[in-house]
Amino acid sequence: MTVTLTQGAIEALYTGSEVNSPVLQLLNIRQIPNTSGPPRFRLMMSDGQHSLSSFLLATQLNNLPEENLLVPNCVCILKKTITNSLSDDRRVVIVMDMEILQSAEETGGKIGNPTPYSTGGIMFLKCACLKIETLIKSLCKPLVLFIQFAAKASPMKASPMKASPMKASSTSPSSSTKLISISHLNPYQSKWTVRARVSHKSSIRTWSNSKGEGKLFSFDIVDESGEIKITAFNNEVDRFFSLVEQGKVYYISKATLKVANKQFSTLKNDYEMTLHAHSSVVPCGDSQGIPTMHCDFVPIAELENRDKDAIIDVIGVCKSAEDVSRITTKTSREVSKRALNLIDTTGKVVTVTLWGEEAEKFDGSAQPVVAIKGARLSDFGGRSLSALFSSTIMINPDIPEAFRLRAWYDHKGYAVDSQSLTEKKSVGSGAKMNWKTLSDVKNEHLGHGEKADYFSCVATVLYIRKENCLYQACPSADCYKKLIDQQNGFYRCEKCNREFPNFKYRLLLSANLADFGDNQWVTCFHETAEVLLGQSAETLGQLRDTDEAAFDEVFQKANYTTHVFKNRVKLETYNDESRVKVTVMELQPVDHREYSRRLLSNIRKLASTKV
DNA sequence: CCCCCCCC
Repeated sequence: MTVTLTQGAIEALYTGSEVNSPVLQLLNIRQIPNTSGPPRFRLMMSDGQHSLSSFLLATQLNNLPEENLLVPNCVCILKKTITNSLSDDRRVVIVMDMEILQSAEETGGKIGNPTPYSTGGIMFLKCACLKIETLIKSLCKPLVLFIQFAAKASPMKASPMKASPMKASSTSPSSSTKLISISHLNPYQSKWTVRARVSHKSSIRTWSNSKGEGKLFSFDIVDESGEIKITAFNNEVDRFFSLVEQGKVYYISKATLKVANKQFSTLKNDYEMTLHAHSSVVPCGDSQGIPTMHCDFVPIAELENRDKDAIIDVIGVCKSAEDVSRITTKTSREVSKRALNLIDTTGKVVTVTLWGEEAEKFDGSAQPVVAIKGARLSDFGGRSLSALFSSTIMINPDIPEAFRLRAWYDHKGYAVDSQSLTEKKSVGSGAKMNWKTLSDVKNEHLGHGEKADYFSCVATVLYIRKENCLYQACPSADCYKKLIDQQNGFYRCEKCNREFPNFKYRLLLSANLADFGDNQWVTCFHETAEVLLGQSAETLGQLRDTDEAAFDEVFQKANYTTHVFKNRVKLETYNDESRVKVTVMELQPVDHREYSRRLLSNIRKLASTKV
């Protein structure tokens, strides 16, 4: 077989232009060191003209390198890719689906004389590398990765050593029983085998009641015809719990069918299965033709229009998460809970509560993409979501929606003026709304007490000081100390007592805000400053050094914008001189109806005092 | 043979 590489495909993939199933040669492959989750492979591909090493293999294709099918010099067809832009315009091409057209042996060496594809200015290289690492880290962190794409990469075709898919599917474990589909199962036939994918698996639960005690776990399976719930008790828990993995395909036979109790299941099947001593569950290596989990993600903004108690699928970036906590239910049971705030490209945020083990093991520190299949919509705090026992929670799943969200969030989503559908009702904290006008702040002597005061106001930005708004901060996590430039290419952090070759930019803004009665200087730290300016500190740092006009424009654009500012105010004394210092804790868009209502009430108040 | 879906 002779293959022709698709010339120009490297550039097209990198720039995100249309290119249909390009044929490329693999020049190099290496595993990226990562601490958790499945291995992650980085590829260097060539189109004969250019080579590029910014390819990442989606983890559902890991069997290709792991079975030594994807080795240097083999020729592949990329059937599905996603080009992700990093915030500095560097890109990563994620290979979602590929097939090997010609083995390395058949190809016999490097095709052509490709030169490394030049991906732009050297200036951004350092931070680009950092960004790629962050992206890889986030991609490498899937805690649960059971969504399997119909990865139709058939390594079998490229390698005569492997069994063909046809052979694999006909080799069922008990040849005496017929392979049938889930929709044809009924309690009156016992000689059958189904081949299906586990779409959901519960943890082990114990019970104790008047009838006895025991343990059980259940899982749901799907095939092209339907779905069914399977429960295993006691001995069967020991036999099958660790064998059954979410997302994998199994042959299942000799289980008992009984009428499903619809009260406890939302699955579309009149029956359910129970495993017993003679039941068989055997992994099936070939998942061809078995559907994968299907999610109908509802945009977060759209949740406002859905009914209470609706079961929905949601995906968003976990912008923030509470610490895990223990609560006692009405029936005096103790349970762990953790609330996450998810944001999507609609710019809306919704709070979703995880329970039990899911709450305990969740780590939101890297702001992962979280997808939940089958969450329940509640009207608490307006609109919020709760995970159920039947919900499937996926962290950084390898699906296009997740890649799109990751790119959007890292690019600009982190800085959007987001609005939550779930109203916070925390008492006594800074989140409580204590509405004031700017003249109230002076008249009521806010901040003069022992403790700081907190207030919210609607105000318009009149001016932002550009001078000294950025500083070079310590690059270590959670240390934001200003670094001392040693003028030798190294920066010193007094707090960490270390020198670094790099730094991260942090923002510290002074802004003058005005409302209809007064004006006030306020300080915005990094996070609120990024929201106010609509740019990351990193981008601003680059602009300041490379494009003064663009840098100025960022500030111009922020002028005369109006927001809800949640502030902390405290009297501070330097050199015997006291003045109130106002710090912006949070920025939110203005709810105009609420604003008109309060404006009117303020006008009435002003009118009555004047009389 | 379980069947808990919780809290503010």
